[in-house]
Amino acid sequence: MLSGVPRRPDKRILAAEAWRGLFDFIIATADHRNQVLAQLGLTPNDSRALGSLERASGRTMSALAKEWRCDASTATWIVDRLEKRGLVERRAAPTDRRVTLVVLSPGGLKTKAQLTRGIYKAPPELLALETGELAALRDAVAPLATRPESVPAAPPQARERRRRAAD
Amino acid sequence: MLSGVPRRPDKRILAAEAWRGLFDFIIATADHRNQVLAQLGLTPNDSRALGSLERASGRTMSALAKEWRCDASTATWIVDRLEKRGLVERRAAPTDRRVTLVVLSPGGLKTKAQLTRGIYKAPPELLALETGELAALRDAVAPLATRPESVPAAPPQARERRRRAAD
DNA sequence: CAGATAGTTTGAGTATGTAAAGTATCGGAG
DNA sequence: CTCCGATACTTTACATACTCAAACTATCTG
Repeated sequence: MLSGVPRRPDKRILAAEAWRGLFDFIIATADHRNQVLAQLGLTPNDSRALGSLERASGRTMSALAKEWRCDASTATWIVDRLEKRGLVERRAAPTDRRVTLVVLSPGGLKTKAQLTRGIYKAPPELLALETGELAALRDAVAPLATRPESVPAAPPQARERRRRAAD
Repeated sequence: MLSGVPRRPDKRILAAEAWRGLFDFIIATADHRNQVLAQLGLTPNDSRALGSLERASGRTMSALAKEWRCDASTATWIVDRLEKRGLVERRAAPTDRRVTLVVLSPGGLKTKAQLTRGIYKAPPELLALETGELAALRDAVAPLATRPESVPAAPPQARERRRRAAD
């Protein structure tokens, strides 16, 4: 009596249902995230970049390009932009004079902190929940934990050269 | 002994913790969402637009511009693009010849269905959870439910004219 | 007819991306 | 030590996706 029915199908359905709810919430709160960026005058790209950088230890251009999965020249462009705004500094690497190390400037550190603070501030949709619901949500979300690094606020845009989707 | 400590602070902390987990998950799964778009050759904008349109009933340009919170000329541009790709059609409104009604083309309907299917498919991160965890997550997410409408996959980019964030 | 309305066109700017060529530097072979 | 190919980064040229503002066209309504 107790079984014979495999669990697999249930799991997929559960995942789909959970995802559906999460996805809708992601969409619903997108404005909140964008506002934080807009208030700081940052683009999604800037945000991602700040997340990869620190004040103390520098990262090489090539490391950044790899992390951002973009061309080296694009990384140059991104860092140029941040540098012009005074958020980052380029430094010569002591060991290899070809290498450029990028670090946050004092202002960049401050901006990154503001970004982190703003982004991790719960959106109003969440505050509308009951305390008990919030606790349940927090616990349910915990096992999803992944890389604790970085503060990127939006991923690189979905790009792909022209493709007919409409047949 | 039992109290004096108000509940409010707890709630805010709970919300922050829950949000932190959700936010990290949103970032972690961004690739999944972008891939769906890339496979269909759609931009985030396209996706949002398809979500607002149907095959049967048309929507006016102005209604779309309002929903997308963009300029009327921008709406024209967006619809132009979709029309060139054969995903939507413009129709004359019967009552007012100034008005244009936009509907999905048959191909657009198909693409929208593919988009919906792809986007509501749970990302691998979720499938890694235990069945019990998934059930808890689904239930915890349920009270967040908002507007059941639309399939937008990514919100308009955070834009704002130059602002110094670094002082 | 005189506005008001719905949409489009035009012009301009930002953000983002690739590709290819150029520059400086390094590390090893002779 | 010198020359040579690899490396790290930048520059230049170009393309796409968005976006707004202002001017323009067609149409409606009083």
